Amino acid sequence: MSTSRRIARVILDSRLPQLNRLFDYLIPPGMVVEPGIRVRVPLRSAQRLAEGYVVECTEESTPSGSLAQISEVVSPVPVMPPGLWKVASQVAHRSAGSPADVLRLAIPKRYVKVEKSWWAEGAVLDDEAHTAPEPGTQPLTEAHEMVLRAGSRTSLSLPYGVSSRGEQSVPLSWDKVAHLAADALSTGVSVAIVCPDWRDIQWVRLALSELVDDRWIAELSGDQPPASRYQAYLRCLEPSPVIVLGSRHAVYAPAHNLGLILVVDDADSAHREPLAPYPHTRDVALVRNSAEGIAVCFASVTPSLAVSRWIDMGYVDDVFAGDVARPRVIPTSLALHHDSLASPARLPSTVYQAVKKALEKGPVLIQVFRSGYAPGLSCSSCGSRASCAHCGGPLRKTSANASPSCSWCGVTAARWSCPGCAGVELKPRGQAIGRTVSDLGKSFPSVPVIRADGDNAIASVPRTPALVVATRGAAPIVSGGYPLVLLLDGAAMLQRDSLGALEETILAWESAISFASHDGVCYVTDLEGPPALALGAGNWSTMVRHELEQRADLGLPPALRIASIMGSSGDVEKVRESVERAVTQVEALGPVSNPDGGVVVVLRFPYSVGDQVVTDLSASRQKLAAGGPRDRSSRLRIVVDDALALDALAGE
DNA sequence: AGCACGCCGACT
DNA sequence: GTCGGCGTGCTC
Repeated sequence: MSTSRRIARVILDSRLPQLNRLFDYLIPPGMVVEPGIRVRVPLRSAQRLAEGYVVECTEESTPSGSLAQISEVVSPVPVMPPGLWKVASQVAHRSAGSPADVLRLAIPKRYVKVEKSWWAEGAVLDDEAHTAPEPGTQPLTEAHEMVLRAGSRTSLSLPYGVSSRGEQSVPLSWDKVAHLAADALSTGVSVAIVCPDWRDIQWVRLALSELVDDRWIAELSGDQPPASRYQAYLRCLEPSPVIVLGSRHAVYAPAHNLGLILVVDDADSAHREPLAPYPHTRDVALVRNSAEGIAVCFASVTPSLAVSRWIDMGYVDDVFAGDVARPRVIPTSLALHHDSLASPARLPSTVYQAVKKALEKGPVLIQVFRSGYAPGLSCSSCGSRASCAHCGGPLRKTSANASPSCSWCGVTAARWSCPGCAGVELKPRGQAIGRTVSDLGKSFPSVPVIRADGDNAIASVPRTPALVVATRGAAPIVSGGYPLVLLLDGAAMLQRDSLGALEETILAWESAISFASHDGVCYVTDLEGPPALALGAGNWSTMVRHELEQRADLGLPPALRIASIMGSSGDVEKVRESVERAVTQVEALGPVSNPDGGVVVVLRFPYSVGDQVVTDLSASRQKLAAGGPRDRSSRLRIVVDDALALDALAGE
């Protein structure tokens, strides 16, 4: 009898910060345990069982102390391979959160039926004779070679325009993404394509289906049925290359020989994970870049603020990918100064005529921003801003005939009267999108109006005359692209009081422009100055640099790092005190009270002390959690490096 | 989270 | 004298 015993180090699948460390368990003789598998283990005197993943197995030759035994192997599939553990712990550390929380984002819910049939089909993980796709016959382009270089970080510009394949049309940018992925696959590596939302995924899928057989594709998106999601995850674990196509969770995919992570439109807010510990796709990709040497490529029509900064710093290489033919973009204020606004739709008559002419060729896209961004109401006699009598929030009208209501608390102000002049009439402030659109509809009575927004999603429209009114990010495509795109009310979006305003607006505009045909034209109303020039020229680098310099001057991210702490004021204060005591170069902003009853404090600190700050944040959160049970509403939330967290402080 | 251990008030 | 309150503290 040998005295040595086999030990498994296990990370528990628990939301409790106190339990987020490794626990040692004995592996009972005869039990087959390997790193990555899910096990059930006793916790606290065998009274209850917890589940977790085996991080590593060790042999202990000199037994010391008594250890509990693993109760059961939940599944023999190593769903958390060592690489994923490394990534999860680094991402957790960076975001002052728990590895178990990150693993919950990365590993889909187990689906027993799917797993059993997959296992039975002989998807043996150590199969030596694994297959690989046909190697490509064409040499890689220089750009693709740069993007695929091991360990590289690149930025790739995607083209404008839409292919002309009828129902099968896709934006050319997704065509390009698909080609890059197929090229990578042909060199024998796996690729993860991480898209902001399902529309992008569908388009890439469509473009990919013409290049690559289905068995090389695994779709891993958030709103997919759990069975197929788990199926796709299991496909990633097979020892053959695969193109993983999905939403932000796909960035963790433990694919075989992963050679490239392609982050599409990293400026899109959908890349910010809404669940703890709130990591951003961009940051996860870079963790994998440094931990696993995987090439990362940020692909979008225009680089984001973060990527622009990295290019300037030399941290990311800007890859020149050839032609960037952009449709003509005309800010009406620059080109049409002396135009009359007397056209039936309150548009410059040149634009009105252009719409009329374009409608002969096909549909016209009109992009509007969300109704919440629409200008509010003001008193028609004295012009002062109309605000809610209950909470002081701005009043707005959801439709032309609706009573005004508060956009913060939702209370309807049926009998509003102005506190200043006692007037009772309200008028819209600035340009009213709804009115412009309905006027446009009236001006072209024979043309159907198609509405596309979040609730009413439309993927594509036929190439027939129509006014397609879409909120940002919801525009349908049309084969060959729109002959005309109208971008309304840009200034309102750009001048929003948010650190995301510039980036989100650029993304919304450039995406809409990329839906136009190459010989099409885009008009932008209500926009002047540098943004109008930049939009007209299709060159945002001056504005983006200026924004970055301004933020550096003001000490705002990304020049500095931030962490926001939300929760009950007592808890938040304790955490703030602890961090301020531990790290001197931390400045606390706030506290500001939250709509949900708690408070927010934002810590601001230089990159050089980032590691100390997140270490202390984790430590003080653990100390707090050990203090006893707390109700779910006042649970502490720590979000690291989300610039939008500063919006909560604005106006205070 | 659970569930222990632990040190002060009213009951057979 | 004991039963039990739930205030800290730990979980391999």
